[in-house]
Amino acid sequence: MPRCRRMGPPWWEPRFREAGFRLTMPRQVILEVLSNTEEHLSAEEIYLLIHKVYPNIGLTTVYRTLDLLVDMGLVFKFDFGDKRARYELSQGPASKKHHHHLICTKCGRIIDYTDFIDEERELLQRTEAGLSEKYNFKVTSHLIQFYGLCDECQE
Amino acid sequence: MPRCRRMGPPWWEPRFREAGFRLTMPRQVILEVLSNTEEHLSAEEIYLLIHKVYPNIGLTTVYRTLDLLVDMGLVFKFDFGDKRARYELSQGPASKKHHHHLICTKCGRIIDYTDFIDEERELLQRTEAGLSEKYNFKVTSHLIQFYGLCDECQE
DNA sequence: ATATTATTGAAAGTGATTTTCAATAATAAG
DNA sequence: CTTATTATTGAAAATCACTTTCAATAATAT
Repeated sequence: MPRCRRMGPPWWEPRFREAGFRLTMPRQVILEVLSNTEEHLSAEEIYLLIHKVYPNIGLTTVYRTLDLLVDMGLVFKFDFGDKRARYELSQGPASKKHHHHLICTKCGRIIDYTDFIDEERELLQRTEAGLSEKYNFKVTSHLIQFYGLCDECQE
Repeated sequence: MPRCRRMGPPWWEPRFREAGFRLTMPRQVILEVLSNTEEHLSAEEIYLLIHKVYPNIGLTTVYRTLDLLVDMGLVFKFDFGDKRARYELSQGPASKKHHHHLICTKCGRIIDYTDFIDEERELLQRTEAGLSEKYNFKVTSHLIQFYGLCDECQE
């Protein structure tokens, strides 16, 4: 059964209006790509995907747009240790919940997991509060990643 | 009062012997530098530090040595978001305990903290066990970092 | 001593990301 | 609606941390 796609304006539209940025075609296309993938795409991968349909959108624009989206908080930028940055929409269709990543150090596979997130969140909140008090450090975000061997890479 | 320095062979010596690598002067010098700093040095910073005393040790060797030390588990490699990798001895003088990092996104300052590590460790162990079971993923290491504004950067 | 293997450093190469800059598109002003 | 102003774009060139190459040197094994 095909997923129900809402027809209204996408959720990022007001964010652009508020911020005073122009929601141009390259920006929309890149947001749509991120919106429709389960993968952790790199700038070049995004470029190649859209290049088939929009051959006039340059790689430079992809990089610049991703930077902007990260600055706006619409996109998260990750480093999984393979030299290239990878990007994920920060919110989106219900399916995407807050998650962290398991990174296979052998094959590079990335597994999103949402399990244990609640306990994690609770600990993080306590930790952030404590750190804030002790170091007067205002935590705005955190990064948690596990490295190891995935199913298939264990011998 | 000057810190008491043990005179015996440094702790990494047996690790080299066991592994069958040669403990050459560049390697010793780099380990000593890492051993005597509280900072999170980059390869180039290490190179510049030792270059004053050992001008014949090249940057390439610094990179290669750091890679080796990371592989041997003697050194941790971090990415704090400023393009260059940064390195820390994985063990050392008692003062250095297992810690994580607070990263100021404005000035780049790195704060080591050891507080809350115990609760953290406990949660991590449970999480790792759970992930291992659910995804059959063998966790070998983890990364936790908090981003935000340090004391001085909060206006 | 001599052979074998590991380590080194200078120079050249790599590759993801940035910068430059002139052209174009979008909004604002008149 | 024009025209002025400003934002956005893309191609090409530049950057820069890091790697690779390769011949020379140093360390261990024979």
